[in-house]
Amino acid sequence: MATIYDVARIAGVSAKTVSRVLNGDAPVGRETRELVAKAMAQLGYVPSSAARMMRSNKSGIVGLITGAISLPNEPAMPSGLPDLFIVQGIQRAIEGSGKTLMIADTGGRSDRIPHLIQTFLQHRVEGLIYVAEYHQKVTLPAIPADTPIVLANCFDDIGTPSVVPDDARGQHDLVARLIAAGHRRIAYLTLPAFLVADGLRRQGYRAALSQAGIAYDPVLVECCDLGGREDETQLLWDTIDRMMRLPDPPTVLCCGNDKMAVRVYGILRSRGLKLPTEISVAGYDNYRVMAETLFPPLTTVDLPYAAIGVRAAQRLLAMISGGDTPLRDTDPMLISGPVCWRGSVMERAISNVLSLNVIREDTK
Amino acid sequence: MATIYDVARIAGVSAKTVSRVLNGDAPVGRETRELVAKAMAQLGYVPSSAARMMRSNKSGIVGLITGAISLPNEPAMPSGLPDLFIVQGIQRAIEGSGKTLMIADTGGRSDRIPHLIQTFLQHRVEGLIYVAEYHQKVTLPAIPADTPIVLANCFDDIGTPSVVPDDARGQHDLVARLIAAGHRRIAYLTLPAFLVADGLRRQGYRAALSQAGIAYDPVLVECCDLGGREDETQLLWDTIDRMMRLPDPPTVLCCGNDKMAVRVYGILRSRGLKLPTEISVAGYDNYRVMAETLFPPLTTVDLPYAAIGVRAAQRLLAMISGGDTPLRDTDPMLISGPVCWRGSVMERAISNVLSLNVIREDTK
DNA sequence: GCGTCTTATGACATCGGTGACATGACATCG
DNA sequence: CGATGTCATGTCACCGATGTCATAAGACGC
Repeated sequence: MATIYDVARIAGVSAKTVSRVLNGDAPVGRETRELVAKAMAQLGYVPSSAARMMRSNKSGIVGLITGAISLPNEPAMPSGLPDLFIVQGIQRAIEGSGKTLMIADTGGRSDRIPHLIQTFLQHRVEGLIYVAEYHQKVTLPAIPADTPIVLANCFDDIGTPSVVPDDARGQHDLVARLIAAGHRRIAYLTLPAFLVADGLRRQGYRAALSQAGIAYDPVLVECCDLGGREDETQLLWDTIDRMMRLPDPPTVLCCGNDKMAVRVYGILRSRGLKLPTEISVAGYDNYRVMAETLFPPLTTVDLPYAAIGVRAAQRLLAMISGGDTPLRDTDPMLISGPVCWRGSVMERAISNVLSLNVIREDTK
Repeated sequence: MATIYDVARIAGVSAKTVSRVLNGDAPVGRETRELVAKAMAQLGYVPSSAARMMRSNKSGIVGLITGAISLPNEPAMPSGLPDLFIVQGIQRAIEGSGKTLMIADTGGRSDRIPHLIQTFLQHRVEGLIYVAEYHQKVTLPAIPADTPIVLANCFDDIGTPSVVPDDARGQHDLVARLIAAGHRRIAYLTLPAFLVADGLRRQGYRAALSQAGIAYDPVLVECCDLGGREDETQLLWDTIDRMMRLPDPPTVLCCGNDKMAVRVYGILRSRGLKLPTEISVAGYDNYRVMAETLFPPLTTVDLPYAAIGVRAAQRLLAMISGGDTPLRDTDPMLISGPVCWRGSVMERAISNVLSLNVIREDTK
């Protein structure tokens, strides 16, 4: 591979002059510049970032660690592969900053994380982002204090800056919107209880009910997610069966995620129930391939993954450039998304829905 | 950030000795080694890959260019986001080789590709892989001849080594299996005609029919994919309506992909048809979140994306190490996957299905 | 006891750029 | 006209590792 010295020789100038042409940091005569440019083109010269980095000590690289890429074929934990959208958001935000995003995948094994961090440090990344597969608490190995790091879709207990979804608000807004549509018996088929999101969503569910003066009825809340195990459909079937036989059955089923909603569609139809006239269904995630493909399209809550990524990246960039931003911060940054109202929920009452302003656009 | 010189000073040895401890390429006294190790730990020393690369001229980096990460939120071209699985496969294969995979995303804009390649060359990657979003022909900018490159899920017309799915064989095997199950009137709701995959799949469809002595009936083949546009469901509805009114209606609907199959499920059920007893449905892709979640689970063809990735990476690694492998090759490497037989297709005939050996395991 | 070999270590140049500084040729100004 | 400034370019050291060669201390063989 050609070097500046090769270029300099061909162009008949000094290496430093070639460097100046490359960086434009000092005036170079028009004629000389053209000579150099021609020599570079002729040799197919590409500068070595390694050599450049040695002097400047600036790599221009931001490291991203994720399981997003390898997760999908795993036994499928909670949601699906939505953390990928976070990576997209980060990608977009970093792209505009002139830095290069280097993505490393854990391959599903979190024990590889220290090794990945080590590799990034060897490349002298200017900052790190860790993206978790679902909203959770994590514990990462220690990072040198001069390398900023941001957690996306997760948090730790030592105050590392983080950006997470506002699960409580999302579920709250959905239930509030269902109430506005005239629903009073709102069933909630929850996620597994060990998930951080589940606790927060239940809070939101109850808050929305109590704000509307509706009593919380535990018989309408049940965990139906076994993490994709075989008998999950059976459990769903039994639960729905039980609820529909109640003297005062639910008029809408809120599902812990859109995937569960797909199953519920199949079950309800096998029971001969018409959607949405006889029973309404809502999801969570706005997993669009599903939500928009289903018939009728699914009402759900947008989980603003892309926005989480963008915010996390912006936060990191701020930490990199302005050393003034504190590296440790108090609370995680909460990001919420709008309720996506589609055909799977029946409007049972004519009410001034718009005045509720539930469908926010603030996550743009 | 500490350097070997800092470590050397603390340990009271020369820099070269520290280097020897790091690389283990020459004998170092036990006592000295421990002193050095302690100094490194104390300083939190991390070697600089830039400096190392300067001498050795070996980066240990493999570059991957893809739109996989940014595509999903685009207007959703053909399939879904399956190219991600290719990236997974590559990840797995590279991981074991001791090299580091650096992933760059096009952000959905192919005009950024030259810039990404340039960045990779600056980092002196040892090889490049380009992953396309769907089976297609591509034209990449020229790469220096000494940097090997492999195309995954795509090909070009200058003989760059490539690995692509065997669409003809996949569709053939599915149809052959349907025939073995007793189906004779097999409808095919195709992908858009401009896709490479569509042409190949039609070949496979017709080949399987003719091998079974079944006449090709054009009335059973229709394109129903508008690339996710609004009226797609309507088009599907009309097409299915027309086919079901035929004097000799189809007993099974083959869909161009699993996503279309989800729509078809909804439509058939809205028409009051029971799956799979009154009508069978098959997909393509084995997009498992859908295929396994649907009720009943969807029979489909596994599109072996992960295998494509693994093969592409293996091929690249061979090119990197053994310079003997030719950089230009004759034909793309074809990868095929098994038919995934699930509950959405009814067995209409008792036949010795297993003897057909349609369900291959050759993609591991 | 002396030459030879192995072990353990250091001095120094080198990789490909860039920062600091120097130099020569003009242009401008008082 | 000499002092000063700007432009265009070159010289040289340096960033942090590692390859080459040198050197000193023991171990071994005869």
